Amino acid sequence: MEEINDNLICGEKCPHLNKINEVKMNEIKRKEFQELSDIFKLFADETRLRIICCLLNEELCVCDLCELLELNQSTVSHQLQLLRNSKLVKYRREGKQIFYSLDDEHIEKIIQMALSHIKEEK
Amino acid sequence: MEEINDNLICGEKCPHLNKINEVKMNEIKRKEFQELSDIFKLFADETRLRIICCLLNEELCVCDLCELLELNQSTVSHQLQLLRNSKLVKYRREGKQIFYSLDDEHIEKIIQMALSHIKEEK
DNA sequence: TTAACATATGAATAGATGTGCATATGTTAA
DNA sequence: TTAACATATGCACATCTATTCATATGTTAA
Repeated sequence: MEEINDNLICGEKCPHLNKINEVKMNEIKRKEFQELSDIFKLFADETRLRIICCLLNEELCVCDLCELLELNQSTVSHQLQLLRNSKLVKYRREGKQIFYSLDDEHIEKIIQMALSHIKEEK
Repeated sequence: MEEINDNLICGEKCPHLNKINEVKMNEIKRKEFQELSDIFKLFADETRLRIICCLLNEELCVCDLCELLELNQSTVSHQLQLLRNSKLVKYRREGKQIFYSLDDEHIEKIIQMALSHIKEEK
């Protein structure tokens, strides 16, 4: 649990403190931060990221993903459940199979941005 | 540990399987996925995200961040360490204080994209 | 040099998360 | 209706992670 830090002394003396209120005003609200981090959590797992990237190109069924990524069916389904719950993917049934596809246009851009970060570092 | 799934039967029958090789070709390499998810991990924590967003506007010292975000000094320092290690922030000492600022131009865009996602959902 | 301050860091702990097993659900073909 | 198949899901477990406490490091002023 987070607790308010009460052994701060720098406050009065810090030359930047007058700017702080500004920042505070512009600060994104607490709840929004939680939602934001929740989205990033979805991208923060290698398996989910690989699934998402496969779906960037085309609609795929669960067992395609299993084969393509050499993953256990249970693992894939569990991860797809998370992506479904947060509306990042949609699905449709076709007989016994269920086809998944991305349900958000921002996904690709978010990943592109992060990739730019990686590539620039080197 | 991941294991190769050997009880897949759908393979031959799946009408989409001919497309899979294409996807496989375009697939980002395994190591890149790990790096990518590592970056997203940094954004996937509410505390770190709040710190990052404070730094979007200006350079701040550790105790500014503590006060602004009502966080324990140790917590802030630990998180800054992670951000430092992955070159997301840089720092400079000024007397007893250490000022942190962002060290990557992509950060803001990544967050903007994710925010667009949130806002569109509603 | 010493005290006060600002920040960093190691260790311990609690909570979150990914995976696999076993099994349930739902669909199709016989 | 039943068997085979495709996918979903509850549970258990191992791993990872964020936070806090206690303390170390480094800086400045006296």
